[in-house]
Amino acid sequence: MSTSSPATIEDVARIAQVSIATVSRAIHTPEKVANSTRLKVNQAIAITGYTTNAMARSLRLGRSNMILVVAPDIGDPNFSNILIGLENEARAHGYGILIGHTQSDPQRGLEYLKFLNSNQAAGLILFTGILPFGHQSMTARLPPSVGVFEPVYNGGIPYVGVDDIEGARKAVDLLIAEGHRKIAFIGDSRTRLAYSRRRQGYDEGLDAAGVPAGERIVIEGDGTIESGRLALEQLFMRDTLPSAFMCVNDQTAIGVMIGLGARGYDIPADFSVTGFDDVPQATFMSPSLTTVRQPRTAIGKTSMALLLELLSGSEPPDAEILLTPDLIVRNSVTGPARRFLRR
Amino acid sequence: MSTSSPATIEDVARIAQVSIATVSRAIHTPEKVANSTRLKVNQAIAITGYTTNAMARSLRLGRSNMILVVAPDIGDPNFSNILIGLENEARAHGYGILIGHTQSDPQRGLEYLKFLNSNQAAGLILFTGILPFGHQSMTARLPPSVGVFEPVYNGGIPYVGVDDIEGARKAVDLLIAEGHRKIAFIGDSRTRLAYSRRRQGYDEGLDAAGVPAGERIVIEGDGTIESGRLALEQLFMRDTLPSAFMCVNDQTAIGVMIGLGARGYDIPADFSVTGFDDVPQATFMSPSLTTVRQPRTAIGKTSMALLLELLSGSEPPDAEILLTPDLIVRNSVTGPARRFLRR
DNA sequence: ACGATCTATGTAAAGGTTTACATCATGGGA
DNA sequence: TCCCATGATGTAAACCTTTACATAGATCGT
Repeated sequence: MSTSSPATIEDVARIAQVSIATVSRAIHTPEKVANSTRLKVNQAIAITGYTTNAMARSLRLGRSNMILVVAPDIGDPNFSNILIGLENEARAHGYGILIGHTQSDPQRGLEYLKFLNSNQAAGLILFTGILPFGHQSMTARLPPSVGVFEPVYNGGIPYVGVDDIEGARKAVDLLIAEGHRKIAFIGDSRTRLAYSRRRQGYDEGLDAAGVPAGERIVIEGDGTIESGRLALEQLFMRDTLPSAFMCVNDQTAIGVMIGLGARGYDIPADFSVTGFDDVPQATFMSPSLTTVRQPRTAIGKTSMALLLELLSGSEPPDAEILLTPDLIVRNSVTGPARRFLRR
Repeated sequence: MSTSSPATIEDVARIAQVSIATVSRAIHTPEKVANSTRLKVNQAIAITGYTTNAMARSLRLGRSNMILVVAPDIGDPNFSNILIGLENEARAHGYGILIGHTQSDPQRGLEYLKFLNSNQAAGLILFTGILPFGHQSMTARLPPSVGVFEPVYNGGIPYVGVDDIEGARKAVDLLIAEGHRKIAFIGDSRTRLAYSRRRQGYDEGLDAAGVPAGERIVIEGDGTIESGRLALEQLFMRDTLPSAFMCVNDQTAIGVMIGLGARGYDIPADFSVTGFDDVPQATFMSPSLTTVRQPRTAIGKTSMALLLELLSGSEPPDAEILLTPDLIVRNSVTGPARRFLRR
């Protein structure tokens, strides 16, 4: 009980008067053990306070009960909420999660690769779109892995993300429903998957509303606040103003709102704005931002569930699993200002 | 090289034509190995791509290279920034970090205790002020541990926090310097250590400025936004208004600002407000909040450094290590409104 | 009543590492 | 020249578990 070192399976076996093999079986495959024996073993376990030594178990089994989660930046609030989902799901299945962040430093990526090679993790969850292991990525022997948010550019790794098309569609549908016809899409880089998908949602929504392609306004940027402000300036220069701005993400939307504020316009009286992501500050801005929420906890839970499935031997069901995001209606959207109404 | 299973120490030994003992020594105690041999071993390691199997090593050594970090809520942005400091420091010393959150559920706490007992973690970092292990906490055999933010109420566990007195002093000194004399302290629970210390900083500052104790206003609450609003209402009812509100944390400050805004006052023209913590939204409010910043990354780094020291056998140098916080001056403070100036 | 089948349990090997102890060669001091 | 100290290396045990295989007793069908 109060020996200095923790009880081993042998202590249990001695007290229960059985062999260590039987103890192990009583724990992991109870149906293979006689009822009476199982009882004795359980009592002995209670007496000794025995817990299986995870190191020894992992060594014997050749795999650990840890999942490595690698993100570019663990300080990101997006990340921490997903972490909750990941952790809950992992814990529920007897796995622990180990976290790492690369800060985009390939050297650090390599350390994690060594980590994986030393069998310390049974699976891998990757937040970066690219394998953060430098030039070794190609030859790397990876454990079962899943990506989060973005597909991993190495092939064969399934990922869990959000249905960008559907999310964007919800935003544009709201704007249409409020009466907007002239809606600008402020994007980031055309090469990003999220861009093309959200843009697709935008186009589909306008198609459905019968807004001809010629009346659509699309601007590219880089997804930052500054880029949103710049896009706005461009539009003012061109003198082709929309009545609403649908932004590829919240950062861009914030930039647009700052720009409009600086020019003395009121949101939503003069212009409506929507974002995508639902970053924490979306609530605290004035006006608060109508945006599409990433179901972060659910993404975490789903990713981990998928990984655990992979670990238990099943084939990846699909290259991608997309969760449906909700539109969070706040105060940055109303009907179009009078000057935009059809004459 | 491209065998299906990772190389073991034996593979290296065979190629280097030495015994596995020598390989182990070449890695961990190179000075005990002849130069020529070490060279051969290193080459063999390079050829095989060998990495020590951490499971086997931990099993043999009786301790792992993982640190368990337990927080009540890993979604908390406060937490994620500290995590960066923790992770960097740990990684630099060959440790990985494992994270867990209790959600204040004692059952979950117990799981982590089992985890610790199964030798899966060499050390423990605790964010909660209390040991989250239910009634077993008393008898629990814990590995070397350190607390973060708050002392752990079990004794013997050192902690790393912030110098609350000093931080509060900086805030009150700014208000004094701006000309305020009538400064209210809006606190949370008197039982909290942070409360009493920040309050102490407040008192010391006013002492130094020669403001008599009779002219000080102190209100208690529970540290939430709502509590800040309520405190304000109380003051309006009493009709003993200060010219500035020094709040025990940012949440309270936000509540006060909301209340003042609702009553039509302008900050900082009519009243000045300060907070403590520097939560992310402090930047985005209008006006942005002048507050005392918790040096989060540094707290993480320091805690981990302390834990690693403990792990290497040294005695805890001190029961507490306090970091000095900085005052972040933003727009919620100016000189007192004219009606408060000395007549 | 006897062999075959089944069930419960034990024995021992294996997993990869570290390290106390043993061995052996080398070199220096007497 | 011999002995001993020193330094380099090897041998084997230990860490704790899981599980294939062996064993033994019980049950069943004929």
